[in-house]
Amino acid sequence: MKKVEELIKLFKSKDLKITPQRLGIFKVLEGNATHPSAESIYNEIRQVYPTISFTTVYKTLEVLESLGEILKITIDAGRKYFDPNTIPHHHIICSQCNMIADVNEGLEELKLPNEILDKFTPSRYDISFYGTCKQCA
Amino acid sequence: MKKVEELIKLFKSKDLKITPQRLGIFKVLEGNATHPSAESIYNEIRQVYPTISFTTVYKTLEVLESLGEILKITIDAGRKYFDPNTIPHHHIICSQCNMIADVNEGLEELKLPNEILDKFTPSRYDISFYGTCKQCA
DNA sequence: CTGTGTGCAAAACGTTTGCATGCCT
DNA sequence: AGGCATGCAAACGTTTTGCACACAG
Repeated sequence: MKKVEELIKLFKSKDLKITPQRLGIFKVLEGNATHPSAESIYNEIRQVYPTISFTTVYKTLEVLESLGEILKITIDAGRKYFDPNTIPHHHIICSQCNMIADVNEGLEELKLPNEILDKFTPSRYDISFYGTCKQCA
Repeated sequence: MKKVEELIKLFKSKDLKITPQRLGIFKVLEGNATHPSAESIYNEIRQVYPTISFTTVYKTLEVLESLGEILKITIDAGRKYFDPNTIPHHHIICSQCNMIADVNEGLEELKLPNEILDKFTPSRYDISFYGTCKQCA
């Protein structure tokens, strides 16, 4: 995701309005590597903007996603997580506390077997590592 | 997942009852590589056992999962999929029709960077490839 | 006969939508 | 002033739960 300043320019250039709610969401997401859910974003913003609604959070996340500024990540069924880091990367999830950390390097390009390449044209892949984090060990 | 015959023995050995409903679910899952959702399992069984309920499907899937006979797989938030193939493997998902196919081979062991190994003890990983299948291309 | 399994209905959960009002530009 | 954004409440799709009845062992 771009920096807040750039994001404001981007929104204005697309005739999207800058509201205090949206600004709050931008700030929560900027540089956020915790992979927050809609609920945790909502809870965080409510501390500075107590009247914001879930609807606004969801709608703004939708706008940001459609602009390619954030990604939805699927770690567990039943809840969506959002990632402002749009550079391709992978994740490791603690099986105890569900903390999600980024995995950015050390991964060579994967080659799929011909059996698969006969039936699919792959475009990208996500790896989810599971394990136990230091705190939980 | 074990074969139905073995599954029956396993259930009996744990004092779990064999009912026609459970048997129907076993049969739908046996050798099933389509990664069905609870709903598609339910629809399939209803053709031979029209009075079965969603509740029973979910509860039986829960029992099978707790016995380690099936795995829940997370492909999209909002719906759970079940996989009777409990041997570690990966998946490729068609972005158009959402078909899910297994990826069993051609993948070397992945090494994580030290930056991650300092903070986590990894136990396993799942790769989700995304692409377009032949039919949709 | 006993207790686990079933199935209905309702609740729970996260997310989405319709609509009237608000406010950014 | 105009139109997009907000926020309430209700709808939604999926999964879970409480409870009375049924049936496998």
